[in-house]
Amino acid sequence: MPEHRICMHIDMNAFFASVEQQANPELQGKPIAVVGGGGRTVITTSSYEARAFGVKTGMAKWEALRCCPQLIIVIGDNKKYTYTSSRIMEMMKEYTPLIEVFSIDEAWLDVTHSLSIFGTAERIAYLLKARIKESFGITCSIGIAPNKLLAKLASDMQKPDGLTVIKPEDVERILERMPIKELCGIGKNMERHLNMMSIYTCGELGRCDEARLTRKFGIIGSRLKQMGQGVDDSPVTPNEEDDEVKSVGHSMTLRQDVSKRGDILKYLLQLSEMVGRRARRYGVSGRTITLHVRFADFYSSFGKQNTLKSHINQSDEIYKAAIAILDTTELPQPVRQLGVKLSNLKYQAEQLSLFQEMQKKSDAIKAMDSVNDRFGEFKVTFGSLLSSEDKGSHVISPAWRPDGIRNVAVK
DNA sequence: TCTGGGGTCCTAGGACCC
DNA sequence: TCTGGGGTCCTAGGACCC
Repeated sequence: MPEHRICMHIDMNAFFASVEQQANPELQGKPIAVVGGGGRTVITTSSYEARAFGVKTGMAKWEALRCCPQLIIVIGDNKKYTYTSSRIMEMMKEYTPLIEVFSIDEAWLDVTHSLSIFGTAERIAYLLKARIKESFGITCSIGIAPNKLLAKLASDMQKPDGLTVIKPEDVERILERMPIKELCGIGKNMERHLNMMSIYTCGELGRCDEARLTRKFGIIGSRLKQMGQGVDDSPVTPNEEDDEVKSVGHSMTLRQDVSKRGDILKYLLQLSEMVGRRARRYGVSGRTITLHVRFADFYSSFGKQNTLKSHINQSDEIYKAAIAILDTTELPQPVRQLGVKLSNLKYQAEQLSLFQEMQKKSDAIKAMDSVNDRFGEFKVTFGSLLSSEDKGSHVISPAWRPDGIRNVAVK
């Protein structure tokens, strides 16, 4: 039995793009980029061939095409990614039950107690890489380390198709010159603040006076110092156990900025339906509705929320609540993006409606939901319809978990 | 033809109650 | 007719992740 934990972090390389290349041999070896539908969209993932031209995640589509005119644009397909991800995660479960799915293409494994069966962590990593490559044609980068923080750092050190091991005795040397922003949890802003304190590397962060960090950052100051030292006691927590979603929301960037109330309401209705339907599928209802508006200048926006007396999850109630918030607001500019979110959630057992008409309404909604489940989103609505080009982007996000409650793929 | 969409957690300040 | 403190709930906004 080793005297420290052995954690593994697995990160699929260019996941969505790899899945697409695997599904369509004509795309193999070529620069491709996966995007959402809709007009104003950005690159979600690109193949390594495309990255060689400077194509990056988050770039506007036109910008990516400027970098790489022969770039092949593929509209993302959730179902493919969700399916592939689930099967890969199942494969990982053969090596340990301790798996924490972090996103659709990333997971941590605690293999401390698997070594008596499989030998070494490196061997598990090689087996998994080979099997994932063989079954799905996808490469991954794996990091092995004494904790989750370092395993994630390690998996980032060699891409694509890498395997990096950080042994306890190597931690100090590796962190000494490692830029702080490489640590998961230190983003752009934290980096900027730490840089202002003349802290650039993990080594410097780990040696920093804790009181100085606490004065500046409050409670997370001591956590930051630990991160700089590569200390992380957080366990690998399998997701199913306590994975209750806290909010359900959808947003969309409109194809064109809009000012007319009627236009805004159409989008709000659609968003409310998307939120309501997903909430009902999860069996949750919520008391707090948030309306999010981003204006034409991109930089100004607001989120306004309202908490109701009772929990709701029916689309028209969500819609009404969203309108009520909208009506408390002056819109100083045309609207670029709208979002509707339901939070303050309650998980409900299937309950009988108390009144006949409530029952009818609820049955009608179930019927619509089942038609939508079979034939795709937005075929059946009870309100004004948007033109088909206006359905917004087909939502795809690597942050979705394949099996978890965050999976919004159409079944 | 600029700049997506899905989440989580944290904090500060105000309302309200005892 | 001036002044407490603790607790809970709520809102707005920001940082972080993929």
